Amino acid sequence: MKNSRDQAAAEGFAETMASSGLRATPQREFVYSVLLDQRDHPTADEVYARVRNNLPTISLATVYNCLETLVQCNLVRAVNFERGPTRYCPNLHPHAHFHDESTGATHDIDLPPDVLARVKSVLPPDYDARSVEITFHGSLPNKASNR
Amino acid sequence: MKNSRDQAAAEGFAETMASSGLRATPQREFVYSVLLDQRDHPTADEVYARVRNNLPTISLATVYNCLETLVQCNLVRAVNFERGPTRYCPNLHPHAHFHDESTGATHDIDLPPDVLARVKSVLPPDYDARSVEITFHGSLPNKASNR
DNA sequence: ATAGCTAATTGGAATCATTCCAAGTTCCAT
DNA sequence: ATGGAACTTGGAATGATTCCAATTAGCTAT
Repeated sequence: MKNSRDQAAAEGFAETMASSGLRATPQREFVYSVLLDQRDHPTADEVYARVRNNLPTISLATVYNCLETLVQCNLVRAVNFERGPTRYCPNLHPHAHFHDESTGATHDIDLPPDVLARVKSVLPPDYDARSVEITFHGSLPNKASNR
Repeated sequence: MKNSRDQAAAEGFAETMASSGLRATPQREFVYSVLLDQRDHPTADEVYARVRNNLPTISLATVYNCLETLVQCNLVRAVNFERGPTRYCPNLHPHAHFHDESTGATHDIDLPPDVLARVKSVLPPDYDARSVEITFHGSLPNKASNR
């Protein structure tokens, strides 16, 4: 854990697990800390590779299980682009994703409440939306104007 | 083809294909007409089942090929929810999708230009978005007040 | 019409992410 | 300590999609 934000998140971890009747196992903790450490929306495979630095014997199945658990507990969000592998994101603020098609990188875009409200306003009144997903596809000019 | 809208779409079909240097094969035509006929966002498997009523010998691989071709030609859009099978949609107007989690049904939600503009406005100025995807997940009250 | 060429279709094998399963391990509560 | 539930593990199974090599169909120029 690197900074105070992650520290706080990590401290809450055991309690969050407990409050769902779940155990704060080493596997779950490392998977979570890997996500907090490097917020580049890794896939399950990438998480697997990173966690093995600390837990060399963890299995891929367990990584999937842990990620699923973290999603259930609302500690991380699962993100999908087309049919690519699911990516994981510990950013819990309302945000959109920008998928850079030239690099494959994913960037979080903060969503102001008024924009979110405006988007939800397009729904007919009886449509009950539990969540909205907003994804941009495009590219970032490769700092061409970098002088 | 059932109505004038589809008729118009169908008439343009051969030309659209030709202008991309592609052939308007029976397989492609039937796949396209199946999508126009019943706009319920079918999966490739569902399209396969429907097309076989008219072309009993078509293969699933061809259905995939045709769908891909239609997407390339901008005649249909591919739609994904989480990691479920890709669904196909002949609605070319800017619209969002509402995914009803109780029934599995998908509904198109028209997106007024100002909402689209407002959403795009959350991007930093150097982010070049080629497309935006907006997806709602929720449910519709089962016409409880249907008297 | 016809030969030749390229595009398109086909069935089946292969791929890839993910889930399932059955067996072993860990952790707590008695 | 012990029994049981929660977890983890490796490997098999699944499901959607893509790949591939072998036909087949559709133009184009003769």
